[in-house]
Amino acid sequence: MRHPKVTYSTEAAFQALADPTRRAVLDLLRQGSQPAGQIARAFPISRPAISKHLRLLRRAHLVQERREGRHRMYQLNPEPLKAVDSWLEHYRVFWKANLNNLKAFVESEYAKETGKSE
Amino acid sequence: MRHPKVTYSTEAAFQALADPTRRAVLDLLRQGSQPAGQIARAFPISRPAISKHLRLLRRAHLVQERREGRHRMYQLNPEPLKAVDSWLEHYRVFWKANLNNLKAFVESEYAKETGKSE
DNA sequence: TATTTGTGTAACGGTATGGTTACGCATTAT
DNA sequence: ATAATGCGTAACCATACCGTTACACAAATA
Repeated sequence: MRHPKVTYSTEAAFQALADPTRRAVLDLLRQGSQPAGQIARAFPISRPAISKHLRLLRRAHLVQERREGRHRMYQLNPEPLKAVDSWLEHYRVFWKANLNNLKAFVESEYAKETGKSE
Repeated sequence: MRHPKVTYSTEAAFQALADPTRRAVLDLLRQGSQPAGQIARAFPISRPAISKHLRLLRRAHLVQERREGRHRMYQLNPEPLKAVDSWLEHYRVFWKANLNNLKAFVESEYAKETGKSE
């Protein structure tokens, strides 16, 4: 198949996103691919520490690595985030519900103030 | 203020979502508030284990607890998920980009097959 | 009052995280 | 050939996580 449908583990994605440094790495890669060293230089922690974060991100398929000379270019792969997004989808309705509740509350308060029964 | 704008730690939310059991607890609470014991009975692990997951969820403000007789009712609070959602927002554009690339690819393949130059 | 029920916490153990320094190994530059 | 650069991995450490069993304690029930 030319366009195989790949499903990534939601588990690995959520787990990878748990660490703020890893999220920051992803945020960085939104601006474009970068070699590992350059990524590391953007953070106050050691290069091996970043290397390990990159390994986790690779494991979660959130980044793709390709060798380019003596560099390892890292590229963002947003695909697994879709799973996260669709998990969240179920909750969006609640935000709307809360907004509706707030609206109802405000309106009932208003009704009180103006003395209207309903 | 009657409706203070509360900002929760994105950090705690992402961290809480890292565990599949905790996500499942949230999924369960979408159906309505439940006492701790009933939540625990829905899982194959011990009650204290669930109790600790609930503590983490509380810490992340993803659930609210209120005492009701000898029960502790847990209610979903989707609020902190907004932060997760807005982090994700930055990545949605990439999915669309990928879809566009796919579309462009398919169209160019089609063009080849039909011999059309564009 | 004595007991059962519902729930959190303490203490403990195994494993994963997240960081560090030391090292190994390609690849490029001298 | 030798040195420098870029990067992953190994070994190690401290701390957090996730589970367990034992316990404490308030609220409902007998």
